[in-house]
Amino acid sequence: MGTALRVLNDVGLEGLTLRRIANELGVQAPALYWHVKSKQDLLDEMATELLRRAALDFDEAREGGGGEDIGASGASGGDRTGEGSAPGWQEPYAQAMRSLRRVLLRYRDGGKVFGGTRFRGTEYGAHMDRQFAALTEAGFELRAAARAVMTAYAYTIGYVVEEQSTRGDMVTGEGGFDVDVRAERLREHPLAAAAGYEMFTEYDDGFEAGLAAIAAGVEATLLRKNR
Amino acid sequence: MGTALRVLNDVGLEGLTLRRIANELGVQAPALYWHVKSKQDLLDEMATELLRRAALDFDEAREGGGGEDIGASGASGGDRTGEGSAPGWQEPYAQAMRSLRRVLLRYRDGGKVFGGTRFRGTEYGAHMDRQFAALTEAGFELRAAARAVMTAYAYTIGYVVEEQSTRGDMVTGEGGFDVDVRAERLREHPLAAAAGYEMFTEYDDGFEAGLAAIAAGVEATLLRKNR
DNA sequence: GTACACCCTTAACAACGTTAAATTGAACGT
DNA sequence: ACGTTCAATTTAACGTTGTTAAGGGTGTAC
Repeated sequence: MGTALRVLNDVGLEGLTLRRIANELGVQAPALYWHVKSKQDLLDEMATELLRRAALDFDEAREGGGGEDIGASGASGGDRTGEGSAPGWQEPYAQAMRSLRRVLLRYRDGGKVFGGTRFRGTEYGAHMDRQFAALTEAGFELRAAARAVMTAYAYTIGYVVEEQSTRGDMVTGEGGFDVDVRAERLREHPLAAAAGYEMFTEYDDGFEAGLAAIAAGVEATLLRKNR
Repeated sequence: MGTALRVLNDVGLEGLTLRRIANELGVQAPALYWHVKSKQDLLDEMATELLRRAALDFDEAREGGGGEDIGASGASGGDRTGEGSAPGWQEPYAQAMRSLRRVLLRYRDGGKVFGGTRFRGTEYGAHMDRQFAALTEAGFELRAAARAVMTAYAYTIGYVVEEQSTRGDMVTGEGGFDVDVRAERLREHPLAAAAGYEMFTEYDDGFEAGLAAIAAGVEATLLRKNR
């Protein structure tokens, strides 16, 4: 399974073939069918593995203390606590999404592989349970908590898919997107052209800005509503 | 191009083959290569067409007056204007995302086809320009407007991808997802199991809830910040 | 009437996911 | 030492896919 993810990073989703994975394992292609029911099954398993690693990354980030965030992501986006201190649920809520994005960015087409794939097993339920527990303890009704998670989750997946498609995949740096030629092409639509520079650069800051907006909006519309 | 979308609805993304499209057009497969550079090119063109239709849907929804929203989406989620009236930018902002989702849901795997695909031509720039103009006139800095759009856009795409994967595609109703068996499988994680009923039913309301949260959060963190 | 752009055909290729059947290799009881 | 059983893999093959190469018609322009 780790091998499949390694191959994904080598050749991308387009080039992810059973024969290549088998080759990497020193084995013939049909041998994979003993371990896996089909290629879709393999992809589901890979997505599950990505979720597992995201949960792991989350746990590490949490226990590692708040300050020393000099790792891969690094963005952090500055402290956005305007007045008073942000409610305690927001930090783990946002951190879970950061972990998910960070892990997905580690793999070529990670967003596409992960998005819309169904998970295998039940292991991931424990991680979800902890997340919902934190939210309900903070005052969310279960329905509101579910929608809060779903919203940030959909945002994160959509953002990474878009990011990997326009930025080119980080691991190889190829497939990139020249924001200047885009601006030139859209010369007749100046706002759209100029906005490209805000959307297709500084992806870390962009992600943090959206995440902060969602956390604030969830607080206002989903949490406060039921008080 | 419309033919390709028709075929997509017939057989889904998995079954979308050049030979099938050619067949539908009464033509041999290699003939398509006169009109299109590759299959990826075809997919880009399809995504562009979807965006065009979303812009069209948006224009129709806007000029059609506010009240008579008894169409496909219908949800509307109730009036969420807590105190005073919601700022004028929010309605078109949210409506654009509703239009996008509505169009994507009309096609099997519409979310996957659309997500992470690069658009052809420059026509879509006009629609984007109008959107950014509305936001900057409402007081957004361009950077804030770009991030506001990107956030809702990523959310919408991610939501539809997830929705079509769990709900099964609306056009055929197949490929569905039994939320009861999911709950049974996750018996040991009761919150995660129960949350499934909130996340994997009433997709329209769920989408509206997330959208409302994002609009409120954008107002609070991206608009108000720069005043 | 010949040149040229346009649109399509037939033939073929390597590569893909997948299936069926035969084969290896270790573990185990007798 | 032998036969059985089971897990894991091999070889061979099938149908289908995206794509390329080469060429055949049909129209309009000079």
